Amino acid sequence: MDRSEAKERIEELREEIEEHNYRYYVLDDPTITDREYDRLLRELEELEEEYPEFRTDISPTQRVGASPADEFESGEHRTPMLSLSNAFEEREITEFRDRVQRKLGTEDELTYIAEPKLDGLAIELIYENGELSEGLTRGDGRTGEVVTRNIKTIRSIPLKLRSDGGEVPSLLEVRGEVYMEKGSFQKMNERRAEEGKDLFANPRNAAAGSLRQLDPSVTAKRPLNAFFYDTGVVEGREFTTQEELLNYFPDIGLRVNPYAEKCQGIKEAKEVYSKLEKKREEIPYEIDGIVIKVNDFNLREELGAKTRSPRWAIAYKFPPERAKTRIKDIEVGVGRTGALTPVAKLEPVEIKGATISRASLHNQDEIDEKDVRIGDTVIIQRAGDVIPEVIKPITEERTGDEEKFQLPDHCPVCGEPVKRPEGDAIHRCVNISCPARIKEAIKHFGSKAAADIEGLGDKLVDKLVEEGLVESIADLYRLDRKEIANLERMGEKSAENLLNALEESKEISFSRLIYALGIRHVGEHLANVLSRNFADFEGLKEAKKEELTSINEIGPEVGDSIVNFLANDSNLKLIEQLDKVGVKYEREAREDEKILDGTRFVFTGQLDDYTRSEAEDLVERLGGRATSSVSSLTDYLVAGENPGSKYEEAQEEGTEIINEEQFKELIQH
DNA sequence: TAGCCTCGAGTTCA
DNA sequence: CTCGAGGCTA
Repeated sequence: MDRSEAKERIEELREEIEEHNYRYYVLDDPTITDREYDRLLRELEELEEEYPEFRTDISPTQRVGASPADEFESGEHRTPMLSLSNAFEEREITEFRDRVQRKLGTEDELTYIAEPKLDGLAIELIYENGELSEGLTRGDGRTGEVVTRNIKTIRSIPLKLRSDGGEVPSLLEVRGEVYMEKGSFQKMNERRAEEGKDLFANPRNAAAGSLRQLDPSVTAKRPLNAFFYDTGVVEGREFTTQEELLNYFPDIGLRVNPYAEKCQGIKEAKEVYSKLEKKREEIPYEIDGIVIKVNDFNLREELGAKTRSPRWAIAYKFPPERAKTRIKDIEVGVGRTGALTPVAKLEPVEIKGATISRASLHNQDEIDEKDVRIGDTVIIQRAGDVIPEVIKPITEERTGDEEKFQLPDHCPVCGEPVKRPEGDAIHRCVNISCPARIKEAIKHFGSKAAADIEGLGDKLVDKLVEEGLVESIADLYRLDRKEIANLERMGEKSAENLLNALEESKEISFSRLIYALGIRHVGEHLANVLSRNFADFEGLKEAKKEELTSINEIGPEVGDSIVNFLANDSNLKLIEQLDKVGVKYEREAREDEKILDGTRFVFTGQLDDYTRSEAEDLVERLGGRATSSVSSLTDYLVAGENPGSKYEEAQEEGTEIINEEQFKELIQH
C-alpha cells in the first residue's frame, strides 16, 4: 500500500467506524458485530501508526484516550448555562403555566416539550464546521472545565457531525447530559469491588468522576453515554422550536432522549410526568423528574430569564428518596455571625449512596414547629438530592423517653449570654471575642473569595485559635515559622507554604478585602458595589448612612450594618493593624475609561444581556450615573422588554429614549 | 404594599 | 442547594 492509498483507506475507515458508532448509539440499530468493529478500529490504528502524518484530533482512534494532564483548564461558556427552577407539586406546575401565560399576555394554552430529567452532569460541546473542537463541563454555569479529551472517548458522541442532510452549521454549541446506565454502573462497581477499589455511590457520581479523570485513557474505559437537548451559540442555522431541534439532532449524529414528548397544554405535560414516574424503574438510567419547556423559541425569548434560570422551563421533580432514622442527639454550633445552629446527630442511614449522619435543624422555631425531640424517629430526605433535611418525627413510634430540645441561653463556646432580637428567628452569641466567632471570622477571611489563603484550613484555624497563637485576623500575619511548625501535624514545609500564602494574600483588591472583613449583609456582590463607590476605608468610614443608602442595592438595613461595623473600635483597630502588618489593598486594576462622564441613565423594562443592576453598575463604572426615576436631568431612558410607566414619563419629559442595542453602542461593551 | 428578584448565610458529603 | 430577608418595582 502506498502513501496515497493509505490516506484513502484511513479516511474510509474513519467514516465507516463513525457510521457504525452512529448506528449503534444513536439509531440503536447496529449492523456489525463488536468483533468486526474492533477489527476496523485496529486496522485504523495500525495505519495511523505507520503514517503519523495523517493523524488528527478527530479520528476514532483518539477515543481510547490521550496521555494524562496535570489539571483541567477552565473555559468560559459564551452564553451561561443556567439551571432550572424546581417544582415538586402539581400546583407549582399550574403556577408555572399561569406565570408564562401572564407574561406573554395570552389566555391560550401553549405547546410544551416534556423531557426526562437525567441525573448526570451537564456538558457543552462546541462543533466548529462540524468538527468537535471543545467539550466543557457546566461548572458554575459561566465557567466550566475543558474536558475535550475525555469527551472524545465517549463513543456515542460524534467527533464529526453527519452532514447528509445538507450543510452543517458553521458553529454549533450543543448542550446535554453525560450519564452512566444503571447496569453499567453496577457492573463497574462489581469489578471495582473485586479489585479492592473504592466504590462509587451512585451512577451520577460515577459519571462525574469518570469525566473528570485527568487521564483520558481511564475515562475511555468507563461506560459513559450522553443525550443532547439544547444549544448555546449557533451560527449558520436557525431553530424555531425545541421540536425542530430534537428532530434535527439525530440527523447530525447527536443522541436525543426517546422519551421526549410534545405536549399540547400543560395537562399533557403532567401526564408525561405520571407516565415516566411509573416507568422510572425500567428506564436503564436514572432520572429525577421531567423538564417542561416552552416549545416556541420566539416565545422563549419574550419570556427571558432570571439570573439563575430561564422563565420558559421548569424541572418537575419526582419526590426525593426518603429514609427513616433516629435522632441520637442535638448539638449546637456557633457561626461567624454568632448564630446558634442546632444540628441533629443521626443514626447513619444511606440515601442515594451517601451516608447521612447529621442534618441542620436551622433554628428553635423550626424545632418547635416540627416538634422534633432528641431520641425521635424521624423521616429525612436529601433536599435537591444534596443537603439532608429532617421532614418530621414519627410520633407513633415515641416511647416517652424522648426529650424536648431548647437552645441554651448561654453560648456553648464562650458561656456569654445569648440574645434573640425581636422578630428574628436566630439566637445569637453577641460576644465578638467568642472563640467560635473568631474562628469562623478567620476561616471566612482566608476563604477563596476573600483573601484566598491557601493552606489555611478549618482544622488549622481551630488549632491556631485554641493554642492562643491567633486572637484576631491581623495575628495571622504575625505568625512565625517556628510557631507554626511546632503545631501538631505541621512541619517545616507546611509552615513555609502557609507563610508564602499569607505573604501573597497581602496584595488584595479593595472589594475582596471588604468582603473578607465579614460585615453583616455585605457579601461578595455588595463588597464589589462598595469598592466601586469608595476609594478606600477612609472614605468608607466617613460615609453617613444616607450616603450609603443612596447607592443602588443598599437599603437601610445594610446601611446600618456598615455604619455600625465601622463605628466599632475593634473593627477599626483590625483595619489599622492589617495596614500595619503590610496588607495592601488596591481598587480593581481594571480602571475603566470614564467615557460617560456624568451622563444620567434611567432603565426600564427587561434587558437581554444584563440584569438591571449590572447595567447600572456598568454605567457607574464608566463614570455615568444611573438613577431610578426620570427627571429633566435624565439624559437617556434605556427601554428593554415590557417597559414600565417610566417610558411615558420620558416621552413627556422629552428625554431621549434608546433601546438595548443603542445603549450597547453608546458604551461600546 | 405586595410580589418578584437577588444576595447572604448556613449546610452536607465525597 | 435552600431558606429568609433586604431592596426594588409596579
